[in-house]
Formats: sequence, structure tokens, C-alpha cells
Amino acid sequence: MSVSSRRKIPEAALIRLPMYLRLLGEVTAQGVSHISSDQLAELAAVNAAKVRKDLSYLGSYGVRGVGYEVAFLSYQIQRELGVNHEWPIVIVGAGNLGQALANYGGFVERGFGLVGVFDTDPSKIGTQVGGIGVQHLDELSAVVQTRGVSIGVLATPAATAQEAVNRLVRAGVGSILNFVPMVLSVPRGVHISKVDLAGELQILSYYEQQKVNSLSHIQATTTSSRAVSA
Amino acid sequence: MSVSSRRKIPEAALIRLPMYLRLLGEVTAQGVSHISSDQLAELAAVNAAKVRKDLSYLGSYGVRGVGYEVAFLSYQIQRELGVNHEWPIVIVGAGNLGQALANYGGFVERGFGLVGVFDTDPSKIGTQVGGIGVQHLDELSAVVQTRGVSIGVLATPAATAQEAVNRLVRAGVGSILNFVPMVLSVPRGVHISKVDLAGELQILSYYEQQKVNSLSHIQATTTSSRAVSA
DNA sequence: AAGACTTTGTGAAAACCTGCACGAGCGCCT
DNA sequence: AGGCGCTCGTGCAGGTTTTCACAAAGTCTT
Repeated sequence: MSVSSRRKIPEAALIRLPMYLRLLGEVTAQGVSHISSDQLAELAAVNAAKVRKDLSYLGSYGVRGVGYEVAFLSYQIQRELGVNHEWPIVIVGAGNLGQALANYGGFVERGFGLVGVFDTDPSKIGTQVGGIGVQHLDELSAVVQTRGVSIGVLATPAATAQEAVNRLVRAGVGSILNFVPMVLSVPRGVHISKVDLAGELQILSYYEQQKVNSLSHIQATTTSSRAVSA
Repeated sequence: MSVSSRRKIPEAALIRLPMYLRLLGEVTAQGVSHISSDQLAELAAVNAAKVRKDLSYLGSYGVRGVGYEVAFLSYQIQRELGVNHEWPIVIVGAGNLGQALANYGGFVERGFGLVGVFDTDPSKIGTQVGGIGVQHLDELSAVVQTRGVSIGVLATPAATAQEAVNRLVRAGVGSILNFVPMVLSVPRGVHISKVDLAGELQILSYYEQQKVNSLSHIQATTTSSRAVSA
């Protein structure tokens, strides 16, 4: 069995690995060669035991009394995440959001090279977005196969999202990052993860509403006691 | 105590409420007046018991043998999330991502009206983004206070993100949606939620890497058995 | 009106995640 | 070499989330 698939990393821990990796990159830039779980926990704003447990899923790469060697740990996280080599990605949907994602430098910066942007709108095809020309969705399959793409980003209108997913899957894409606020169905084995921008705001709205409610509760209490004393 | 703050909704359930709300909107558009937890679970691609438990945190709004009245349930979720009225929002950072978010129709569509876009780059100030002019960050506090903004979106470069957060908090913003891949510190009581776009891709990369690893494992096994049979 | 059928709401079990506490291992100092 | 101090790795307890399973409560049919 290959080293990096030794164990399955729990979802909850997996989600934090990109953050650790980024922080390790930052401290490397500052010339730090070793870091303790306490220090990394401080940077990540999480519990130190959690950091150690998360990292322990990768293997025993720390040294007792010393901490973790930043470069080595970075490499191991990269290796586990599969980001020690570049992944070509495609974006389907060259609307407002799709264009912004195509131009977003953060993807390339972290090893995701954009090799195709697709749409079905004739007025968009041929325009330059994120350094490459928008192609018709019919070209998707060819690009995915010749470039060996296995990760796709979905940013179409809701109405065409499921069809776009079907095409991505048929072309051979195995993982999809979905920005369309819709529940999409994919065959077994295909991974789909969702980013619901408005949904995130609605969750924040809940917390703000809670604050308003507790304030009005205090006000109501104050008012009624005033009524009593009147 | 006010009705909607009767109980605290668990985080895990809260995250799913925006999805239920959206699905209920969709079935309403199709003329559906009642829906069972089974049907809603099917649409949301989750377990039916989970749907019922999630909804039970809002109150007992279902009718046994019938299901939930779509319009009523929608209203209750909206009320709980605090999205039965409009929330003004501001975006800090008018770069690539900030501009795209400003132009993103999904926010307005779900009740989040953009009332300000801020940056510190003189070349950006005054330009029209998302239907409004970009203002200098120094104007943030005035806008937040006059418009009663309590939710802010952060899309600055990493280097200036913490300073931007400090200003948002000082201006009175209570919840922040952070697109900057950085750990930010906020005072107690301020809610910050993170969207790490590249991080999401790195998680997908992990799953793709796992597939590659298991394939090479099979290949290794095949190779060695071939070696044995040779 | 009674029985059959449907669907909710929830107790309890199972699975998963977090945080504490501490044994074990390592480097450094004397 | 031995002792001291630091930090990892992890067993365990407590907490949260998910899922199952079923009584309770409603509709519908006859």
C-alpha cells in the first residue's frame, strides 16, 4: 500500500490541513525552521491537541521536545493533499462569478492551473478570461481528456448546472467545486463540494438576528418593569 | 423571551437551513403547497430524520400524516435566520474578487443589499462596482453607521486584511464573511466565517490523489503478481 | 366511527469530533 | 552519564451530530 493512503483522514481534520499548510508557508518565509504544536495552534487559532491529532493522521513527523520541522511537515501535508504537483482545472460558466474565479490568482498560486473556461453563450465564446479564451461547452470533453483534468469548478446559472455537471462527469472529471446554489446529483465516486455564498451570509444573518432579539428582550424587560414602577 | 430565540439552533443544523429555504422556494414556484420530510430530504439529498430534527429546532410546524405547509415553513425559517427583512452589507476590497462579489446577483436576490464598496487604492476609488461607487476605506465607518450595516464581506489582499477587519469591527459590524485566506482575530461577540477558495480545491485534490493512489496500488499489485507468475 | 395509512417529533444508540491529561521520547546542561 | 525540561502522540471522557425506530397524531376510506 502506498505511504500516503496508509489511513483515511477524517473529514474534520482534512478541512484544516490547507490552513496548516498555508501557515507553514508563512513561517517558512519568516525563516522559521521548526514549530511546535502550541505555536501552530496559536497561529491557526485552534487547540494544540487538535493540531497534534490532525497531524498524527499523516504519520509521526514530530520530534518530542523539539516540534515539527517546517519544511518536512509542509512536504508531508502537500503530499497527503496531493498538492505536491500541479492540478489542471477547468471552469464551467463564464458569467460574473466564473470570470472572477478565472482571474483569481489564489488558485494558480496554490498549484491549480486553469486550462479551460467553458460556456454556451455565443457572445462569451472567444473572449479572454483569466488569460485563456472561453470555449464552447462542447469542447469540454476534448480539453479534459487531452489535459488530464480531474477537477472542475462549476459557476453556471442554476438552470443549466445539472447538465453542466453531467458533461463534466462524462468527460472524466472526478471532483467538482460547485458555486451554484443547487443540489446536484453525481454518480458514486464523484466528489462534489459546495460553496453557497448567499447561504453563508444567511448564517451570519442568523447570528445578527440573535443579537437583535436578545437586545429587544432586554428592552422589553426594561419597558415592562418601567410599566410596573409607573 | 422572543419566539425566535426560544432555543439555540445547533451549528450543524443551522448550516442546512439556507438550503431548505431555497428548496422550499423552488417547490413553491412549482405550485406545491405541502411537503413531507421525506420529499424535502430527497431534494436536499440528506436523511429524512435529519430534516425533521433540523426543523424541530424551529418549533413543531409539521402536521402528522400531512407534512409541512411550504409557505408557513418558509416563513419560519426566514424568521429564524433573520432574512425576513433586508440586511445592508458592505464589501471591503475592490480587487478582482471584491468586484465579482459586488456584481454577484445572488446576494441581492436573497435579501442582502450592497450599500458600500471600499478600498484604499486611489485608482479604484470612484469607479463603479456592483452599481455603486467605490469609496475610500476611511468612509467605511460613516456608511456603516448611517446605513445600519452589521454584516461585512472581506476581500482585501492578505497584507491589509487584519487592518480592514479592525476597521469593520470599530465601525460596528458584528459579522464578517472572510474570503481572505488568513486567520483573523476579532473581539468576542463578533462572528467571522471563512471561505477559502483554494483550500476547497486542495480538499478535492486530496480525494483525487486518493483515487490515483489506490489505482497505483492496484497496478503495483498487478505488477507484482505478474512478476510472480513470470 | 373505526380501522388503515401516512407522517411527525423525539428518545436512544451509534458515530464522530474535541479537549484534557499524561506517558514516552528527545535534546540540553552539568 | 544522568537528570531536567520540553513537546509529541494518544487513551479517554465529554460533547456534538447523525441515524434508527417507534409512539403519537393526524387524514382518508369505508
